[in-house]
Amino acid sequence: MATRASYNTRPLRLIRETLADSEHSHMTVEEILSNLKERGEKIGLTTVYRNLDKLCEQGEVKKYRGDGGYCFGLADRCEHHFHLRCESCGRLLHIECEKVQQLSDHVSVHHGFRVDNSKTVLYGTCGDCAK
Amino acid sequence: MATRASYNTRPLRLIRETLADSEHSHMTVEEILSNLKERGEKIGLTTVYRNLDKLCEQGEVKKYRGDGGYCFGLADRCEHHFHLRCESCGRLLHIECEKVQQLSDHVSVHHGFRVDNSKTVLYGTCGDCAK
DNA sequence: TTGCGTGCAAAGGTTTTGCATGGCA
DNA sequence: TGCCATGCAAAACCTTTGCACGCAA
Repeated sequence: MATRASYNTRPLRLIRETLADSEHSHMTVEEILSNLKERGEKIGLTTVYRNLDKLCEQGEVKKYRGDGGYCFGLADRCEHHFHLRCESCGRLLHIECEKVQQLSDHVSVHHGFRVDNSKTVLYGTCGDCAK
Repeated sequence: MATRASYNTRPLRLIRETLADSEHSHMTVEEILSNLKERGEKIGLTTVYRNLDKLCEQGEVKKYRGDGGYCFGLADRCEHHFHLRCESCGRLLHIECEKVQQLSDHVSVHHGFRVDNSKTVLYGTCGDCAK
């Protein structure tokens, strides 16, 4: 099984750049497109999806479920933590905390379920919105 | 702000029954419909969505994100635990464990984020699929 | 030159909306 | 009887697929 050839194209570079530059480190396809548009770059919707798929297969990018769509982010930013999604403001926050890993380990050992930290999202209400 | 009137209709009763009878306690809209069909009952797709929305607003039902769609389940079954979704077989499992509550409490106290246990789903691989 | 990548248009699947009719209280 | 609920059809969304053309190596 030979590795398939792969080209370093303009859209691929732009998508990587956009994800790397993003503040919140997770973006919807729509956000990626409008971000590029602001910079005067234009690429097709289909191309974005296909490049993101490819990056996901390679493990460079992670795909998350959001409300009515997916979010994408660079995988290396999210190896060892969970994400928190605030249901009030919709933001996706990161939490780096050894307790999280402890829970993963516990679930793995005692419940026979291997948790993928980087894909898991805790839902709730963030501090700002709780006020 | 007066409470809006609400009727106890056949579709509403059927949907509640179906969710209450379901083994896995979470169903997609499609599953609800085919389940009813097997019992010889027929209600419209739109009606299912609208009743589920209403039940969610009242807090009687919880809505979960799944791949390419939503799952619904009775809220009172899921007050105090997380869910695990196996990405291999797609099943939604329950986990009742004090460690989970401990993590929620920790995140709430130390990270200022109030976790909604019943809406949160941990992603990973279940024991059966890991073999 | 080769064959992967692109982008448009169209298809697919799920959820929502509009509107006339039906049914609960 | 007065509203709310229903269900069909159509629209709205997000994502995927088909296909001819473009471009990286």
